[in-house]
Order: sequence, then structure tokens, then C-alpha cells
Amino acid sequence: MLFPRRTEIYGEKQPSEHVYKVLSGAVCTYKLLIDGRRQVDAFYLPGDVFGLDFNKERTLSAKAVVDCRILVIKRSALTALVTHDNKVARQLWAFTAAELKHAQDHMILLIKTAEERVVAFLLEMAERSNDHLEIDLPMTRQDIADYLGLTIETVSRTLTQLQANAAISVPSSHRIILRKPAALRCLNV
Amino acid sequence: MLFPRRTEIYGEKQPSEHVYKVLSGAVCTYKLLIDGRRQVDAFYLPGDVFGLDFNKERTLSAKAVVDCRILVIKRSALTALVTHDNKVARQLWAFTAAELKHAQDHMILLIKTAEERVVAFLLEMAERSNDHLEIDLPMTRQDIADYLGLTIETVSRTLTQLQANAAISVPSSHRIILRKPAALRCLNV
DNA sequence: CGACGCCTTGATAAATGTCAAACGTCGTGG
DNA sequence: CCACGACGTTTGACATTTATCAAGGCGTCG
Repeated sequence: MLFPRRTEIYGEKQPSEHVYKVLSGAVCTYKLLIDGRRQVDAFYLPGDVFGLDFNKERTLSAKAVVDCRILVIKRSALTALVTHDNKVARQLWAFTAAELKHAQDHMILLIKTAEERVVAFLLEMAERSNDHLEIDLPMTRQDIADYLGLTIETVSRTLTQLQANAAISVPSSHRIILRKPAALRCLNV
Repeated sequence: MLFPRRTEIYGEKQPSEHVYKVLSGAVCTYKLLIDGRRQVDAFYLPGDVFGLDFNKERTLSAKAVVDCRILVIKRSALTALVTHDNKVARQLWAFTAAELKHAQDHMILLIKTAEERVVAFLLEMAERSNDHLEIDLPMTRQDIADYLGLTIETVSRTLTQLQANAAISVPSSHRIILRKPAALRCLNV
């Protein structure tokens, strides 16, 4: 199924009827406060599965950050499997546990300084990329800022500062190359 | 089993061999950065179960915030049950999902202002208390500050300010009474 | 009674947010 | 093919929030 960029895939409080797998593009999950402040919980890249918040209602919203091809799976198909196959049940549990771990790591990120947060984000994205040094960032600065609990201006300034230190280079705004990965890892506390 | 206050119950990276239930007292789970900054993930009060991070290794540390009586359960006893009883497996999964939801709510708390964070904390604790208006806080200001991503000074100042607004009263430093719960809920975004 | 631990208060500093403007890039239409 | 406009990003000047550092108060326990 195709989702154009910026499309909402599901919204908070809606019933959880499907599970999703990213085929191409990128997705983010987030929460909104009434005044518009937003906390992005996670980015999902090709191969990643999302939408397994198996409280009946969605606890997060999800939207396509760029045009996406997404595989949509009925929840009922999964729950049927679970009641019969114990192994599937355990895999789903492990998946939820992994999301919990990610949320815990994200929480500690939110108490760090701006520079540490940006570096942690770059290292996380590098870890998930193909060659671990060149990163393609499908999301906007606003998405990154909302993931890190900062403003776009602070994210932008921190990136230019890292570039000034020659720790990274930014050939285009959605492409970043790690020049001193070891130094960056030191900043990752 | 008895744990005096400040005792570590388990540490990050240790193997997960037990699950715990608070009988009396209070426990918190947390992560540390090398320079000592600390993020408290959750407080557990009598009746609560903790220690179910079922990645093999602990992703958090846990310590008693006051003297505690704690029921300690062998992990192996649980996993044995799980392989046979599908219902137990699903309960454990639901438990992990609930922890995940709490972590997500905590993340959005960390992007709010100091006043909003303190209010959110008070409302959360009130919700878990007996009469929902009088709160007994077993933890220190430092524990609260580390839960909210603030300093003890900011927590203290915010509490005195709420007291000045007559939104709360603080008869003793570990006891808080909500005077204007509706007004506080408005601040909870 | 004194000492210690914890909490509160005050003055100041630092980090990040806000507001505003300029810049670049990309796509569209003349 | 070039010009224009929209959108996203960067940069700058300034404001605000919260942290830091330091001192004082209060209660508890030996």
C-alpha cells in the first residue's frame, strides 16, 4: 500500500487493527500535546515493523515522513496465530520488549545536552544504515528536532558546529557523513 | 525479603534472574550516565511488580528508595509457567506493553515545562494513592528531580510556587495535598 | 545539645528557545 | 530555458528558562 509523505497512517486513540512493515520510505510515530508540541518516539526504515502497540487503542500516532510503500497486515491474522503457536507469541513479546528498551534509551537521551542528543541521533542512524558512516536522513529537521526534544534551530546550529569541528560533513541537508566516528562515540557518554 | 533504603536491588547489565513484587516501601528503576546524571524510569509502590525487563540483561538498575519488604520470584519459575500456560504468557506480554505505554507517557513529560512536569508527577502519584488528593511521597526531592529531568532546586521552587497559588499544600516535605485538582489537571496539557 | 541530611531560598550563569530575516533548492509555469 | 515562488534550512540578535553555586533553615537522631 502507498502512503504519500505527511500522510497519517493511524492516530492516537484509534483501535489497533493492523500491523505494518515498511517496504520503502520512512515512518515516524509520535504523540502530540494540545498546543502542538510533539514528541517523536521512533523512526521506522525499510524492513522495520511498527504498529504493534497492542493495547487495544493506539498510544501513538504514525505518519509517513516521505512517500512510502507499506505492507499492511490485519491484526486478527496475527492474534489467530498467537493463540495456536507459542513461538509467535514469544516473538511478539520480544518485539514489545525491544520497543520498551528503545523507549528507555530515548528517555535518557532527553536529559542530555543538545550536542549529545544530536550525536546520539547520528550514531543511531549510522548504526542502522548500510555502511555505518554515510547516513541518508529521510526526515526533516523538524522531525529530528521533535525526536530529540529540541528546536530546529538548535539542531541546525549543532550540526554546523559539528561540521566546524570536522566531526561530520553535510554534503546536502539530508545526507551526513561521519568523519570522526570515534570522537562522536566519546560524546555519546 | 528486606531491603534497607538506598540498597541496590539489581544493576544494569546484570542477568535477569528474578522478578519482584513490592510488599511495603517503594522502589525506583533508573539509568546512569558515566558522569553521574541519572534518569529515573519509574517508581514502584506496594502491590506493584517490577523487574520484568526480559531482555536477558537488565536494561535498568533498581534500588529501594525507603526500607522495603519485597517478594522475590525466580525467573525460571515464571518461564516454566509460560511455556505451558498460554494465558500467563499473554499476561506477561500485557505487562510489558503497559510498561511501554508508561515509558511513552514519560517521554512526552520530558519535553514539557518544569511546572507541567511537576504537576504531571503529582497527578500521577495522586492517581495511584488511596484518596487521590492526599499524597505520601516516599522518595526524596532528588529522586523526583531525576524522574522529571530537573534539578532538586527547580522541583522545590515549583512546589513552593504551586503552594503560593494555593493549588497544593505541603504540610511536610513528604506529604502533599491537592487543593485545586481541576486547575492542576488543566496544566497537565 | 550538636551534627548530619535534606530541603528551601537567593544570586548569577549558561543553555536553549524565540523571533526575524536571508539563503538555497527544487519544481512550476511563462 | 529562465524566472518565480514555495518550502526547508541556516544564521543572527535577543529573551527566557532552568542549572549552578552558595548559604541558610529545619527536623531527626545519636
